[in-house]
Amino acid sequence: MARKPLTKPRKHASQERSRATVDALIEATARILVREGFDKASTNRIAEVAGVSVGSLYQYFPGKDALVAAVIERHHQEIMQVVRAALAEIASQPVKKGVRRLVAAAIEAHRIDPKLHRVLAEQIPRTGRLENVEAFNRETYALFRTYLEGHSDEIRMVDLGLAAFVCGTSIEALTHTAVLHRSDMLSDEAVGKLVDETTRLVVGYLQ
Amino acid sequence: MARKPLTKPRKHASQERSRATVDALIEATARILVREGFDKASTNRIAEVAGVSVGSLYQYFPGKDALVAAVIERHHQEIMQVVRAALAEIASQPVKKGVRRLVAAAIEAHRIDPKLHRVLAEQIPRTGRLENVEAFNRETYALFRTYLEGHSDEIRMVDLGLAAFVCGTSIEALTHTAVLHRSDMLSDEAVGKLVDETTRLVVGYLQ
DNA sequence: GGAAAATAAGAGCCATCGCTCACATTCTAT
DNA sequence: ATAGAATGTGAGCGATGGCTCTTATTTTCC
Repeated sequence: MARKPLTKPRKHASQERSRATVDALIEATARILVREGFDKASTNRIAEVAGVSVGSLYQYFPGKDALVAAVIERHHQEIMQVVRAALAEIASQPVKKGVRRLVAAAIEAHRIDPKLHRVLAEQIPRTGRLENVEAFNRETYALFRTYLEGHSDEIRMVDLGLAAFVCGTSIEALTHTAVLHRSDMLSDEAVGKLVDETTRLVVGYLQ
Repeated sequence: MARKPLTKPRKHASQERSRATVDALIEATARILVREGFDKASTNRIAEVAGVSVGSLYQYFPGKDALVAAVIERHHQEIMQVVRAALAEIASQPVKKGVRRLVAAAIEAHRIDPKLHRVLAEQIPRTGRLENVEAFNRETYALFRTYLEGHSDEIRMVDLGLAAFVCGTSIEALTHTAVLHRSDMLSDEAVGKLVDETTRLVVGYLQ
């Protein structure tokens, strides 16, 4: 069988020009998702907004899904940076203070790009190659569990995996819902209240 | 202007035959969503699976969205029946017992048709006419808040709206995630543990 | 300077999808 | 029995979308 050098290289960029093209495509995808919604994000439109041709698009991405996946990946990296930083910071802090800081970080993370976060959560079908959204949550759980292990003397529970699941899921759900669906909870005062309540919920549960 | 009797009547069914058609269409939509996923649910395919022609489909539904909306509606009615029953039952029970019963009901509700629930949660773009998924949650919150108001003497908090938000969001997130993404938590034993923990989380927070 | 590799362009193929419409069949009521 | 309403049929139109392929331009390297 002969090779297919023409269609195959749909992969890496090496020159600077092409890296710019790749960036423009990802950025355009994100913009369209936010401004026009998922079903307007056709490959033709993405290329158009990126100021690039469809042909170029398919040089670097095997299809539409890959573009969306790249946007998700980028967004999750940003979020995880905030979360990891917070977890590192609280490693040696007592539970009450640590959880409080973590809740604040969760809100901060959701505020990085709420509109994009919302589209990703509500409009992207989690199917096929896009179902690894959970994998990202697993990392958070694992990290938080490690934190709990280092503070097991402050905690009444035995099953720290379960504890991490309960706390992690609650914190994520509360901050996610508040930031994305309750604009009435976004004043500084209301956010403070939310942090208070969530912290109380979690700390009360752990101790 | 002349009337357009041909295209207009796309609405109600009166004979029994047509009611069967409508049911078959909704049922077919649900089946396809579960077995093949959202993007396979084209109007042609739905009609085919329902054993009906596309033309008939458009006699009763203005479009694909309406079909999906009907499936969502039916599913939510089933869920709300369980939730409302539980809330009615606990109305005069103390918080600890009541919350426990409510958590069990939430799990029960998610178990009615987990596969469909998952598809609805993960694959249906919440856009346009389909964004009223939240309205359904609001009812639960309102009902739960009413319960809390009747037991305010057992509760430390002042802002019962906020309390209902925190508790409702947590219960929903925990039961949803456990049933749909943690098959390891579905043994009788694990479910019991989950109910215990969720109840403790919420009751500890309220009191 | 020039060949070859890398990158970009974009017209257009092909498949699919939502939906219509002209027509066929069945039901209801007189 | 039969008119007319209700219901059912399905080929196919128009639009759109994903993606390919040929051709053009730019960059690299000698």
